[in-house]
Amino acid sequence: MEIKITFPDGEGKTYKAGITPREIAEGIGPRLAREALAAQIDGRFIDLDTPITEDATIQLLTFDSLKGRDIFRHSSSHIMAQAVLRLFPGAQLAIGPAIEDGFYYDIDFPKPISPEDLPRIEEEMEKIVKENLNFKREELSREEAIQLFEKQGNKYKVELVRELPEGDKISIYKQGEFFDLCRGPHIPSTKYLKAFKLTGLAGAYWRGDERREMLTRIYGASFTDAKELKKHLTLIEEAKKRDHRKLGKELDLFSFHQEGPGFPFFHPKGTILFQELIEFCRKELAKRGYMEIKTPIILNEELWHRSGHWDHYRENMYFTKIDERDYAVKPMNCPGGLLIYKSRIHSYREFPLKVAEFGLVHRHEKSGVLHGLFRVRNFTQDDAHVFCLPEQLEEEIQKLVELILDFYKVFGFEDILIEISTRPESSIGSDEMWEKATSALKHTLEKMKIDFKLNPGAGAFYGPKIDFHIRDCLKRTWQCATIQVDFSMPERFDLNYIGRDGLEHRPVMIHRAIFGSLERFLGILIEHYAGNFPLWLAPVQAAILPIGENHAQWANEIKATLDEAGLRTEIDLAQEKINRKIRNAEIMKIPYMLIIGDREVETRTASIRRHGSGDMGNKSIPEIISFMKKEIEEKKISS
RNA sequence: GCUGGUGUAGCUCAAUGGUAGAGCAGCCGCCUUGUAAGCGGCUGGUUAUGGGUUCGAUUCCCUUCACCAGCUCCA
Repeated sequence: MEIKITFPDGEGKTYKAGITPREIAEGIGPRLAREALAAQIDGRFIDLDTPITEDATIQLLTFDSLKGRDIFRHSSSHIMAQAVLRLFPGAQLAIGPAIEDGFYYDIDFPKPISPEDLPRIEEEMEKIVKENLNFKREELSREEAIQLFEKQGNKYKVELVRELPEGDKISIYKQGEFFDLCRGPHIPSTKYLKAFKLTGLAGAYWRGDERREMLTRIYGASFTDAKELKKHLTLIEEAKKRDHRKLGKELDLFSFHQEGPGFPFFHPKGTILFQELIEFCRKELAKRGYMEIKTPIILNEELWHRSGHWDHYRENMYFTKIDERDYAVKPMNCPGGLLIYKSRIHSYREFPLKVAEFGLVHRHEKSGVLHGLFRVRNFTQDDAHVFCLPEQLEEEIQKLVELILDFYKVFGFEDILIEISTRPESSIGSDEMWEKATSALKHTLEKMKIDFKLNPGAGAFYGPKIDFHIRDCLKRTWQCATIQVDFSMPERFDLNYIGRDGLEHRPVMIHRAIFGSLERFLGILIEHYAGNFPLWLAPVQAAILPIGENHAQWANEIKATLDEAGLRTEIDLAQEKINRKIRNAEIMKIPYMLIIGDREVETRTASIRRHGSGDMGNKSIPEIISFMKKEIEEKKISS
């Protein structure tokens, strides 16, 4: 019998039924035959040696495709698991998926292993690769599978099999003496694994549940080509150099101390960055009709009962006593802002009423989650609350989305992940309110043709939200901006406005932050720019470097003039060679260096050097001020 | 919070069951300097913390704290 196989380009060809993807690849060319890892048949993924029995469209998957990589890395994790079982016979395998750039396997070891064991596992993997073992698929019934894994003494696999749908065929993959529960497909043989490295060891809960067993997770990276692996590892090394915790120390921006874990200390230079961000934000908000308020950090506990925080957020709050009464340190700014709203009567004519606050909030985070400026216990939100009429809601959401994207463009962020988070278990308000709020968010993004991911159950306790996530240097993503629609707080606080009809009505409230947390955003910026801040943000914008003592006077004059012009400068009067001074300024990533020697004193100029690019020749002081100011004005992003 | 790891001078890192050393930084001198490290000297540490083992602990063991990786949780 013959079957028709259609290729991705639309071309078709007839083959004998039972032909395998491998044979098809061989027919096309030696290179494809060599590189093909698995195949996609009518949307289903199969092994290279699975016979095809009916008409189908085929796509041969190589490492160049996303799915091909996934399969390759998933197979890598099987090979690692095999190595682990050879070396640690009592180990129980849990799950081992592919991830970006690599794979991991969660394993329950009889005795804990240490990073020193990784090279041994790698060696064993090398052996398995050399053994050139074929991945073989076998199908069995649920009962057989359960028996098999019970016999092996693997409670995790037994649990997984039990949860697979009744009646489904269960597949396992074997290579050599090793077998594992797996949907597949896999690469044909272990020899395909040309380049890999085990990159890390960490704990991970079984099924991601902190109440369950803690397993050992081994991370690895794998590629078809040693050069690619090397490139990947180098990239990670490079990325680590821009870690904001490292740069924060090197550039003298901020520090952390045992005396206050998770509470950042901003040094003078870090404070400049912080203030510049606020300044930028204030100017932009002023253009858009925002007002700014300031509310207290500590407020009576009763307020937090009223807001719902006591019931839904207490775990994250700090409490204190004043004059025998109970108070709480604010974890959010909204309740305080609502007291201001309620301090007078409001008219619909004021709407949308936009009230911003750079509010310092404190949240009790579990000790293990603290992470530089990305995850702290006190941070400053660029918060705002927009009070509006229900019919204004979507328009206001849209304006906020635009505002956020505009802001991010200024900093050069392109790769932003957007999520909508829906009602969590612990929450307040009626289903109807949640439904209305969530659909307003969804509808707005859809209208704007913005892609988003759904994150069910991850909303704030008072309302659903759109979150904007930005990646750090190691590709971990961090939530920054947020837009949250809230029908509940206005009700709880009995907020009113007088409508056109002269009667009291309930406003809708949007909570939003653009940076999210100034601390986190600053951390992201440090990594994004690798410490080479655009001129407008740079803590020191120009270093003035006199060559010798004779040049100090002109250098000081220049400094005074630049300072007067509002530029941030430093002067290096040390008894040092000019090369040393330049090196120091380069290391501190100061955008401009003004070198002052005999020539400059004589011509009343400075020799300009741009950080990272070099000598720009001589310029007069007014010229320097004017081009620097222009660069600041434009918020130019340094290349 | 959990699992594992780490903690030595301001920073980066050595060393040892017999009470610690380098480079950089800092300070003091010399050099008088032209686009990424001039030279010499000096200072600096109850080896995170508390306890235990030992004749002796910075080293071995335990506690606490902090940090790192990941998990869980979240801006």
